[in-house]
Amino acid sequence: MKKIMIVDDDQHINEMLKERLTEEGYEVTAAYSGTEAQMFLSGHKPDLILLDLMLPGISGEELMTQIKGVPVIVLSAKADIADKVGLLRGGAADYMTKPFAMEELLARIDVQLRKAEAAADGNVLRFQEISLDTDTHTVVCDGNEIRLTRTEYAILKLLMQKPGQVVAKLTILESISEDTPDCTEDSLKIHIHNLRRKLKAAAGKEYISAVWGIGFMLTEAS
Amino acid sequence: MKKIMIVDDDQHINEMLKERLTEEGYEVTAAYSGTEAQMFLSGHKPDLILLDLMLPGISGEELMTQIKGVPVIVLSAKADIADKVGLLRGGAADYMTKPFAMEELLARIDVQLRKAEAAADGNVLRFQEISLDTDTHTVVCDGNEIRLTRTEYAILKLLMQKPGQVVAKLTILESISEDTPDCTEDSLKIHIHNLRRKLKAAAGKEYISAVWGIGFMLTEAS
DNA sequence: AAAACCGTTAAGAATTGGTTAAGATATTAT
DNA sequence: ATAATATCTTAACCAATTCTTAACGGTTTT
Repeated sequence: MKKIMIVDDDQHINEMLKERLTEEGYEVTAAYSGTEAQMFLSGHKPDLILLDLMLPGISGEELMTQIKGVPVIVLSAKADIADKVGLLRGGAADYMTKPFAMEELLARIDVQLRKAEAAADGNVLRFQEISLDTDTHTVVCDGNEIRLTRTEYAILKLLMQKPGQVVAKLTILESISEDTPDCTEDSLKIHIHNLRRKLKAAAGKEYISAVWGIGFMLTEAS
Repeated sequence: MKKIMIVDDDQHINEMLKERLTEEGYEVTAAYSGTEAQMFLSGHKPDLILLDLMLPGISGEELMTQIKGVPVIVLSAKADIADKVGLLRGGAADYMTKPFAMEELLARIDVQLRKAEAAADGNVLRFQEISLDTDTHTVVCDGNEIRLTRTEYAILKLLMQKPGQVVAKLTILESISEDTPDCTEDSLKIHIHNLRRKLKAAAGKEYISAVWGIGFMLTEAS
């Protein structure tokens, strides 16, 4: 369930938004001042923030500079949003001028949430003690960083995308055929072997098990 | 005057959009197929693209992968946008499902154009002692200004946009292919070499590290 | 028992990264 | 327009890493 925070000093708007967003299945937190929002944010991290610019306490603009990693949709009167470009450069993901259509706001919330999801995605895959970062192409196992070759990395990534499921040998070969077109079942055998060796050196554990005649998988069981 | 390109095979929608957007003061180009759009884009660069997914010729998805540096708003039937997250990850800036309200589309176009403007505007990328000013095309490292060639600048900018993340060699080649279409992995090697040399001359430090078989990155660690 | 599959080992082949230098191309100045 | 300069590409080389091949023993299936 996605968490949305509303920051607006207008009690009427605030409550209306909260009601509707709750109906839509969001978990809603309301704040009526900049300082109140700041306090809440120091201990929580919502998935999206609806922010009015004209606030008692800390201003919306100032609050926005402190918010990192959470999309902000600015809700404000037309007069307050003179510099829309500056607003977006200042970190706003989107903005709407009051009065606004509820349906449009819902659509924009949807876009921003999905966008955040897409951005957060594909960063770190985890399986037990193994974590694989697709940004930095690094693999850490039980605290130790492991140096993997391109092919080993590709194989482990494939397996970690379907933990506990068998990945067919042919699937693996196809998937890495761009990098290593000559890879056969013979050489795949070796890559699996080297992967096992490196993982075991890091964690002292077996992760990859073979499924006879089919392929390989990460085993859920110890 | 902002230039908008419409890519939709539905003649009715296409003309209606063109009429309304022209009224709004945009300069509008219409294309009725993926291939037509591709041809136009090879010689022109609009400020925003409205893209239908179901297209004769090249599909919208495929076209999107080729579009760089121009915000794309996907316009498509609900059924065609099953994977919204994938869509946004694939590079779409926003999407709307048909049928849509014209006013809402205009608002979203406005947001994307302003956002692009804000992004293109003068900002300075920083990484440790390096700062790269996209306005003046200057790079300062540890207090010393560095003269970079166009290609070197483009590469460093790419790396600095994702500090600590691997940038694939192919990504780099694609991204600088506009300026230097003949650049291969062989020549990329040299540009990286020259970049390293200049950075080291300025700060006496190594910044760029290679990820074997993948690409290059700016290393967070010293 | 024979055939197919998996695990391991070792060695040679192929790829990649870093470097240097020379030739080709584009840009700028005269 | 021509010359001078800067930039880019190609080629060659070495070192390091990675990939594939081949062989052998053990296990599972037919």
